[in-house]
Amino acid sequence: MNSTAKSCAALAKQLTDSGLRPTPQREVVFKVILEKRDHPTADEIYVRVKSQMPTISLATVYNCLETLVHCGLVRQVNLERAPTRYCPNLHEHAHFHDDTTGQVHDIELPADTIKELRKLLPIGFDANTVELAFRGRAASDPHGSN
Amino acid sequence: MNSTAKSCAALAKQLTDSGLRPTPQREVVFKVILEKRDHPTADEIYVRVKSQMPTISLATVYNCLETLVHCGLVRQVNLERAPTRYCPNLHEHAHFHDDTTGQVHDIELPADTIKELRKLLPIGFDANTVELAFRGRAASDPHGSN
DNA sequence: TTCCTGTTTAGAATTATTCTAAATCCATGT
DNA sequence: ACATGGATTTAGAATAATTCTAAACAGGAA
Ligand SMILES: [Mn+2]
Ligand SMILES: [Mn+2]
Ligand SMILES: [Zn+2]
Ligand SMILES: [Zn+2]
Repeated sequence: MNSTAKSCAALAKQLTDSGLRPTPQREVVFKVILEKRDHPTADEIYVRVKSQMPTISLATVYNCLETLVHCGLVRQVNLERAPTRYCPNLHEHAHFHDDTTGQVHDIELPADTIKELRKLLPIGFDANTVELAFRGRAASDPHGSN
Repeated sequence: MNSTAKSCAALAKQLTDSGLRPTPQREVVFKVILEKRDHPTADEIYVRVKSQMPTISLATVYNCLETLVHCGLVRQVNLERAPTRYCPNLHEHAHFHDDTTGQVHDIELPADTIKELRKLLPIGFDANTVELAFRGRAASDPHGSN
């Protein structure tokens, strides 16, 4: 009944609802993303997945990631021109990219932050996505937020 | 005494102050970025620059852009995984990426917006960059903001 | 002029990602 | 059970933005 178990169960339903199959590859990729929420890259996910499913290919990891993103189960995080990272946190949140360590931290936002930011748009602009990213240095262990 | 003339004059000073030379290539790349503030990519800049300086190379355009960014004369704008764009607007501002047209619009922000966003960071986080980007659709001519 | 260093240039290299086409899987209909 | 067809996986090739390399070039100082 931890977040991983619950969300893994949700995976099959979500995929089936989208007319897609809950394949072992999709399940293991999703599980790996839930297990260590450190915003891994496709390559990092590939390495982690291979330890459980040594025959999986990198192309399949990319395919699975695209599927999970399209189903809304995983968020895609692009910072600068670095390799794309993947995030299972579906709450509205920002990202903090630590220059020094390269780590990416989730920054939880007050409930109305994104709504307020949308209001800054001039009339005629309609945003379906708002992305907020910080870059700088984080204290060595900023009270456990990865 | 328009913004282009003023900033072009500033270029030589800014470069010299950084111990760099105000070369013709750097000047024409900067001029092109000021002339049409539509957040062009390196390739688009290359094409525009070649019409004035046909012998310039793409590598030089990249080199000049890196120099201009490092001197703080131009902002680098990364949206999704699209090619990097370049922006001469040095005010604090956000970007709106129009899915339909591919255009990028500047969104001017109230004076304290970025400061307020910084306050959302937990203690221990110190951001030297805050990036805010919207994606969606803009009205065909949102009162002239490119 | 000669020297020194920064700059430009063409082309090769890198690398994240996407594409291609062939195998494999699997739900469904017979 | 078996056959069929579409979805999925896979290896490897291809793509494309950017960076790197190494050789020419430029221009100020000695
Ligand atoms: Mn997509
Ligand atoms: Mn840089
Ligand atoms: Zn996240
Ligand atoms: Zn801008």
